[in-house]
Formats: sequence, structure tokens, C-alpha cells
Amino acid sequence: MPELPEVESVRRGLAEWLPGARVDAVRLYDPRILGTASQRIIAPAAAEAFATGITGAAFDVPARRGKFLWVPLADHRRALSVHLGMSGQFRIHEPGDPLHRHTRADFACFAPSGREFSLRFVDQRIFGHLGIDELTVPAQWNSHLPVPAQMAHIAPDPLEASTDLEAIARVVKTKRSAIKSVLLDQSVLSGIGNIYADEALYRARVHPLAQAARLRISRVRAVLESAREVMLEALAQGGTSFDALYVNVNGESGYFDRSLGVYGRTGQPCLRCGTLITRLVVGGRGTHICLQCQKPQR
DNA sequence: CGGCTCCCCTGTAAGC
DNA sequence: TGCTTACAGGGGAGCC
Repeated sequence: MPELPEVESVRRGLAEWLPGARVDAVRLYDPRILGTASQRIIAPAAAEAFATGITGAAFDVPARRGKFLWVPLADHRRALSVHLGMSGQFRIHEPGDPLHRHTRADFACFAPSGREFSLRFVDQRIFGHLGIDELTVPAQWNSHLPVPAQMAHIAPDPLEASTDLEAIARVVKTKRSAIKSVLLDQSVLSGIGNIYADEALYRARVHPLAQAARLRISRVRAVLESAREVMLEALAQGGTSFDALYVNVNGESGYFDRSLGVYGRTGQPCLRCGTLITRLVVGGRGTHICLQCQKPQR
């Protein structure tokens, strides 16, 4: 499932193709991709508005905050907003290529070079989302990044230059929930999903159920820095999965399994101490820890 | 505020 | 063997 490093890989791939490209036609194969879990029924007018809003526009350089992605339109007032959800992928195709089974939308594009290509959004589970949205600068973050209005509540992520992890650590310290739940709270710090939350806690040797407010600030700092580190490493390994006709974003064939310390390693020995990795549930999410390395009191 | 639960969806896997 | 059920996960809504 795409978290920050995977979404950034996708963004970089799109950046090779989209800037300056004009959208000649939009085809929505499944309008549910415009909806959300609570708004699944899409009025035909809404689907129409999406298509007409994009058609004729030119794309600018794709941007990202956390797991959220958007492609500003050339007027710099609106953007194609994207969340990959669990299984969302972008693929670049020749216009006539056969459609992948789970293609939900297809943008016929005309590049400045004169080349035509097809930008396709593929999403098996339809947890992903596409939209068209106004760009705004959220007031609550110390950042000047214009983001789609729907994403205004999303906090900056650890890879943004203006993100101050020390300040984030102080915010985390005010939370009474389990540290893992705080890591997954995209309004505190964005980009961390279930996998990297487990990895960051394992690296920093912190128990996922530890109450954030009761952790020493140095431990919180260590967790946040570990999260940043592990995501940077993943990005370095996964950043090259894009070629002329194919975007690999689903993680199934990437670095995932190779470099993970605890995630998905239930029953296997801890790489540091050999203790068997345990699985528990935190905030409804499957959670993987080494009971020896991540003692509750630490 | 925080901690639940449910929902969206579908491929996979376990259980009967 | 073939069916049914459980489960996974990100994010948002609603409730206590």
C-alpha cells in the first residue's frame, strides 16, 4: 500500500510526463473513483463537471504532501487531486493500449513535444480518490505550500524542508493516545502509514501502545527521526520503478519485503536479538513488534 | 479530545 | 472440491 515513499516515487514518475501536457479528453470508467467512503454515489453532473474541468487544461509539475498527490493545472488555481488509497496506480500508456482490468479513469494527453500519451488511473479496490479542487495555502501550518482545499487539514510531512520535527515532537507530547495512533494521525505529521509506523517504532525501540504524552521527548524525537530515516531509505530504493510505459507503485515487487525489520514478519526472528516478532492490534491496525526490543516502559 | 465502530472494495486465504 | 466467511488496509463519519 502506498505510503509517502511510494507516493513520492509516483510523483517523480509523473513529473517526467505531465508538465506542459494538455488534456484532450477525460474518460471515467468508474465514477466511484470521484467519491469517498461516505459519498459513493456520484451524480452524473459531478462526473461531468470533473471531466469538463480537466479537459483542455494543461498540467503543471506534480506536487505531494504526505500520501496526498496533486497536479496543478496551468492556471495555478486548481489541481487534479489524488489519493492512491490502498491500491491506486498511475500508468502511462500509448493511446491505443488495451485497458488494464481496473482502469477507473483515462486522461488523453498531448505533450509539448507533440507526443500523445494516455495517463491512466488504475485502482483495484477503489479506496483511491480523484478530484478537481481549488488550491489554497492552509493557515495552520508554517508552510507556504498551496494545496488542494480538500487537503488543507493534512499536516506537512517529514520530507518537507520547512518541517520542524522538534516542533512536531512537542505536539506529539500533548497527545494522550498510543504513540502509534499519533504517528498515523495525518493532521499531526503526514505520510506515515501502517508499515512505516511499525518500522519507525521498532528502530527507535518504542512500544506502539506507549502513551505519547508519557514518553520522554527524546524518545518521541527518536521515533520521528526514525520515521524520516526509514522513509528516505525506502524512497532511495523504490525511486526507480518508472519507465516509458509503466508505473510500478503497488509495492508488491519493490524493496518492501527486503528492507523491513518488523512489518509482516510475525513469527520470524528479530534482526537485532532473535526474539520472535509478535503481532498485536493498535487502533484497529495490525501491528508488529519485538517484545524484547520494544519494552512497554521505554 | 479520544477511542471505538462502521463503511467503502475486492483478492486472497482460511474454515466448514 | 466448493462454498462461505474473515481479513487486510487509509481515511472519514458518527457515536459515546
